[in-house]
Amino acid sequence: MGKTAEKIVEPKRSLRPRIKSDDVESAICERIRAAVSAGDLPPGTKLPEETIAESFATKRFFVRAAFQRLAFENLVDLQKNRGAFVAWPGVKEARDVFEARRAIERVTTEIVTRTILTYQIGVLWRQVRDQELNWNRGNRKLAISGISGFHLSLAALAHNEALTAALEQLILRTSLILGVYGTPRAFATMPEQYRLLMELIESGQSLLAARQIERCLFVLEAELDFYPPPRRDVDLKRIIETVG
Amino acid sequence: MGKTAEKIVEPKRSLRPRIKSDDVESAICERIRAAVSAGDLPPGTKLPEETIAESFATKRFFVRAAFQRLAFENLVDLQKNRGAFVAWPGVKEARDVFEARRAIERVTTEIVTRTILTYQIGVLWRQVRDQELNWNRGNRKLAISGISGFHLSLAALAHNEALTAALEQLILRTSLILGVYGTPRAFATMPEQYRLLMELIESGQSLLAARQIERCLFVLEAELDFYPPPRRDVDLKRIIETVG
DNA sequence: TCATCGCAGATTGTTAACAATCATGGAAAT
DNA sequence: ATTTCCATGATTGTTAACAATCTGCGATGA
Repeated sequence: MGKTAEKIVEPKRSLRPRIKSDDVESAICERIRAAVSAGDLPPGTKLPEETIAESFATKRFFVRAAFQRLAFENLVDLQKNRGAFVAWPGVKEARDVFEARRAIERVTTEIVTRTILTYQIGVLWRQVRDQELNWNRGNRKLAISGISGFHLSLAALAHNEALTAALEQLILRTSLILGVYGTPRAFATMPEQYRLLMELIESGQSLLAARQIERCLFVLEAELDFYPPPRRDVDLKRIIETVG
Repeated sequence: MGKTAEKIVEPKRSLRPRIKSDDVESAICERIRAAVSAGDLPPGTKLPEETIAESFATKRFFVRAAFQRLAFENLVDLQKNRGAFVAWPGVKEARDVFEARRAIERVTTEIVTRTILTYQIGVLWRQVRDQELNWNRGNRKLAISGISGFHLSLAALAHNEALTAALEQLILRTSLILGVYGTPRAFATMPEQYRLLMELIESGQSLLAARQIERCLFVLEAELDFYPPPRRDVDLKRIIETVG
């Protein structure tokens, strides 16, 4: 039984990351995630392997690996023999994502409200106010991706990697959903909602804060328009190669 | 701008799966997931590409793709130039996973309790009783993976793909956690807990049912032993090639 | 005896060539 | 004018060979 018995190795976990990082593959993923988050990559956009490979001065091999990761995250639609496309979430998927976000953020917000430190409250407040400014100045894409950043920062304070990782994916999918079904008016009453949320967190009312972040998500979902107009083409190369 | 402008394609979503399926890659993933769920693949086991490739009569190419998926699900630890290993969850990760499961299953259970149909209650009851039988007959591995199946069946009735997918991964990670830190006594009082859960679901008490499934998870987590003895070697080929 | 070094052998990482499939555009027919 | 069909180019899927790295073992020396 020489070849078939596999040894247990000692867990050198602390030294190496679970997935190899600091490589081109991750860079591609990050770039595409950023573009999705910013609303620059509309759902349905085709992502040709060769184009992306040239943009990163690398080979198709690594682009394919990146696409697979993004497909796991439901950001990219891999179609056999046809290639990779930015995912186009359906109505049911949109509702599922919002419901899942409420389930997770409710919990993280409750935890965070009970454990947050004073200086961290300041950081969150600044994020909220910055996005309000961005919005009022007409910089709407920036404001939207900024709010995603706020949700992520908030959740990260719960110090639970499983919840944070799941939420990160859901937030990116939300960006796609907003790209398809979002309306300008969806954000009209949001600043008020977020300020209220921050006040509840600041005063330590964890249950009310949990309810309030649910409310934020409810309000956003309620303003979606499920009969959106068709969308225009996109200059993929410019988007991918533009340094943020 | 002939080459750089990418077209938006119409969403043929309903026809094709988001990731190509019915292929060797998925088969490999399923097989390894099943082995992990059954507790047959202890954390730390090395998974050589060539060995798996031979078992499935395929090439390394597809095995690597499968490993990437499993790494994404935190079931496999990909180490550069060293290969793939069954993931070895740490203590913090274990606690995070349980907390995340409570957050998700609390919600799904509440939804299910309000929407479940009569015949579906029967199916769940049978699952609970079957695992109780398995346990009492000494078929413990089967009982444990059966309970995982129960949690999954229950959550699936909430009809939320985002939550179900996230939970599926968390449940598999729980199998790994039990493999490392699990103790025999962890399941002593479980049958009683699950019967109580089913009674609450049956009587439509959604809030209490939600609390009860949290309790199930609390009880399980509380009985973990974070100073486990070292574990023995494993015959990988036998496990992978054995038809369940 | 023990530790260190270095050399195969084994395993994984990467590449480029080839095969398979699809998309585009034009010719022919109705 | 419209539709159908086919050829051709473009894109993706797969393979096998090669390069890089690690692991284990034995030789060497203290």
